[in-house]
Amino acid sequence: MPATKKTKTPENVSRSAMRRQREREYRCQTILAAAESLFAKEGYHKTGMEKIADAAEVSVGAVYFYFKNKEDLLVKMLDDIGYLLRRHLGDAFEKYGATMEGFKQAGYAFFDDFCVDYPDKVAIIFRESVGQGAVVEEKRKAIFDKLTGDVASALHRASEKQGVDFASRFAAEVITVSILGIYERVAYHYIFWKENTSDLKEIGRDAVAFIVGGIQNLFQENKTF
Amino acid sequence: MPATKKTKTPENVSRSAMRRQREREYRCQTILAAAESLFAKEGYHKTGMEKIADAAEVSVGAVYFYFKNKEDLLVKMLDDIGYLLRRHLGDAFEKYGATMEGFKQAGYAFFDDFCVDYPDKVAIIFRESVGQGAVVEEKRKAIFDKLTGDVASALHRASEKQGVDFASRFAAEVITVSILGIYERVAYHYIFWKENTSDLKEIGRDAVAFIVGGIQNLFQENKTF
Amino acid sequence: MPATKKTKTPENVSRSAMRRQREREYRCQTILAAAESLFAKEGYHKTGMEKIADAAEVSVGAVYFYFKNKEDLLVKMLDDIGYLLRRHLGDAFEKYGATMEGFKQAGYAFFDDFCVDYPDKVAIIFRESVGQGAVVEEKRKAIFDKLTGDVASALHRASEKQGVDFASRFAAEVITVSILGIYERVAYHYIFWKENTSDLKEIGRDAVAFIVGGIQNLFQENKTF
Amino acid sequence: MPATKKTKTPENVSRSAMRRQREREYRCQTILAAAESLFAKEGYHKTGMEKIADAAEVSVGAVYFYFKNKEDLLVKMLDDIGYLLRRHLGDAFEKYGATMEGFKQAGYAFFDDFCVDYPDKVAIIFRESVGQGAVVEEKRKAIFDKLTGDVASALHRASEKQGVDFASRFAAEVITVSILGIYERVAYHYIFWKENTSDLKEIGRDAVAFIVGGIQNLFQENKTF
DNA sequence: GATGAATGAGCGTTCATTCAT
DNA sequence: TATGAATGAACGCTCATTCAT
Repeated sequence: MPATKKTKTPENVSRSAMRRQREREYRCQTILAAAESLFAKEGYHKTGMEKIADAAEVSVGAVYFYFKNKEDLLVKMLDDIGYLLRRHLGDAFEKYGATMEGFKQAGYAFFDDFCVDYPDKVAIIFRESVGQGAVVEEKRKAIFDKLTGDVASALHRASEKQGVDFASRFAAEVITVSILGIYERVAYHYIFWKENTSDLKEIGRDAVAFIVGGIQNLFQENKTF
Repeated sequence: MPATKKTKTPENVSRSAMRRQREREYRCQTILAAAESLFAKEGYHKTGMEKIADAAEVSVGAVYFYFKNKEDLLVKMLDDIGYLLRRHLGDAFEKYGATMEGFKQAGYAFFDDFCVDYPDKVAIIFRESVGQGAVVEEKRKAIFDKLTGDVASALHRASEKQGVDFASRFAAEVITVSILGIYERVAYHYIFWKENTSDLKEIGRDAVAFIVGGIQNLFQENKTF
Repeated sequence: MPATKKTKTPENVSRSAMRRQREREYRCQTILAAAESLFAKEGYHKTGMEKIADAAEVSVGAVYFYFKNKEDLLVKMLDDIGYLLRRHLGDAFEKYGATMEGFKQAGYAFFDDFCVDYPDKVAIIFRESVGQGAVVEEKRKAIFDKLTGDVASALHRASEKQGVDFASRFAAEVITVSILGIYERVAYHYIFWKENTSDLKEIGRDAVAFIVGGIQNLFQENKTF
Repeated sequence: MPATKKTKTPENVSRSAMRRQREREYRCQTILAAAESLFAKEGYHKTGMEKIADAAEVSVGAVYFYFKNKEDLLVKMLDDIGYLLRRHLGDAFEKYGATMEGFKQAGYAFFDDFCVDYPDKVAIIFRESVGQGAVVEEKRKAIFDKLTGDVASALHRASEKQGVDFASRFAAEVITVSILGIYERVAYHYIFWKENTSDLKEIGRDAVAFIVGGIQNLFQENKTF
């Protein structure tokens, strides 16, 4: 039984389809990586689409084949970054539970791992994506909402475990927002302004200590006890 | 004795010069105010120079007479904002000294007064001036440096007064940076994302409590005692 | 009473204002003329804005200062052409009244004067502006509506004068539309396809004779008599 | 006797070849129909090749296999339309001879049948193919030439039959061009601008009456008789 | 000082066309 | 034959900046 040229066994179909899919995603990631690096280094506005295409070694048209427009590039980038960031923090809470140790480990994961491994991503989320119009802002808000949601959830579980209440109705939310504010500005300050990445581990320890103190100060003895 | 065209008595000179000066500064402020409002509302990039000129009721050329370029407009704006912000925080410390109460009052001044009175300025410094090229970033850095300097100074005086040391060599700086990070993100979160300015006072109380807890956690008994 | 530099007499104001206005309109017309010629010669789509600017000896920005966009250029052009065409036809009716002679003279005015003097305008209205999107089509429709309105008005007056009725409820409108259809295709045929402008006068005579016969065939004895 | 892969009996060849041919033409027509509909609805320039491929349920490449380029699509479309239109008019003359009745019936065939059955084709030939470059214009000219040729031929035969001459050397041609001009603009006016297809039959009667009057006015008693 | 028309480099985006598979 | 991802030239348009008046 000779195999003709036209015969398409399921294996062939899935093979080529899979290869297509793989190449497709690879291209996407290549373009996204090129754009991320350029946005971080040169700035979102000063980076032209042609430069991105060149850096990714594709044509301008290819970039537009995979991404609706320049803004979409940034949004998709934020998607990835948001996911990565969430996983970093989430992993810490999973390993150490919703305890004060979990909060510490989450902070270490951010400063020791995320900031050190992905300074470009830090630049994108804390610098280049700021003030870039409604769509990007929406995505930024969504990412921060998810992050604050995660932290708030851990916070509530921690408070239950410790048998404490929050000092006020906004306390839990303010804590989560404050934590993210500290992450953001401390990272920004030392990575972009002081360019002192080598001490980031030590600095992270202090920031985390600050956070822990902050949290505890908004916990209060459970009155119902 | 008829006054010739060329005759300029000292009185005349100073009079007209002063008037000139006054008008000059008034124009500057008018343009700056128009630009601030537009940048905050429409975004830095989406606001054209013509729109600014229109809003300030001057010509485009006039804007360029008073400001080198669009970037300069933003830089001068940041100058004013930085000065105002410093005064708000500085006043609190002056009134209440470099004590924990001073830190609290500084926070209240920020949330209760600055954020409520100048939401546009908050938008400029925390949103529109972010990621806008080297010159603006330099100015932003300078402002944050001055603010961290002020807070750090108060922090050191407070630590001396209380007879405590900082937990580590970076502790003082990390505290100041963290405080500003909290200010920034909490303000941003509630003003721009939740659009909840009415509860900002209550929220500010929680944020300040978080800060106080954070500071105290990085103070430690003075070993030299 | 020496006139100071700043003194602005009404004459001064009106002088400079008038000069501005004149220059403004002159520029407008220059650009419009350049665009008309290029659109007619090279085609609307094959003519880039830069080429238009070059031909008008202004910058691209200047074109956009006077016209919203490329489409607007075409629309304004049609405005002028529509006005000119109406005046040509209208003048004939004014001179010769709403008689059959008026219809003849209107036809002669179109073929002998308009087509010969403004072949580019013929190209614009009958070729380049066709099938160019909703806005342009709207303008085309408006022009044709006005022209048909003029002709229909003359037609009704002529029918009253002659004491005749129209053969049917659509007759008057169909006549006007048919007349314009003849103008259009005859002009197009001989100017662009046969490139025979020299015989246009003679051709126009025949077209007008055709029109006269057509009109009379849709007039019928007034039954109310 | 097993059939080898290579063996091609004449029957096989013709069978498969015919099937191929049929499928080929079917595909062509499908693509052409999709393009026609889209060009008519969205406009020639606003319709991308991908949209046409999608609508025809083939790939972009397939469109380019059957048609040289986008322009070719329009040209082939005009071929079909021209043929169809010629047949409509030609049938009327065949049935009723080169008499005045033939001219009437040709007009009715156009307004009652062609315009009502193929409004998209009317849009293509009178709107979308106008001003689209040299090649398309050439084809348009060819179609109109054939149509005017047909009508002129009938006209000459009719004049001979009636024993009349034409009023001038251009008269016959001007009549044919005028007739087509009336067809075009009346159809355009009522289909696209008034969107009044329901009264088209009645309108067609008037237009035809106009044409008849026009023709007769350019006929004159044969002097040689 | 003040004006605002003019500049033109540069941008993001489109889309007809090609070609490796 | 058929596919559809990839190409890249070309386009319309913006807007910060300048300068003659």
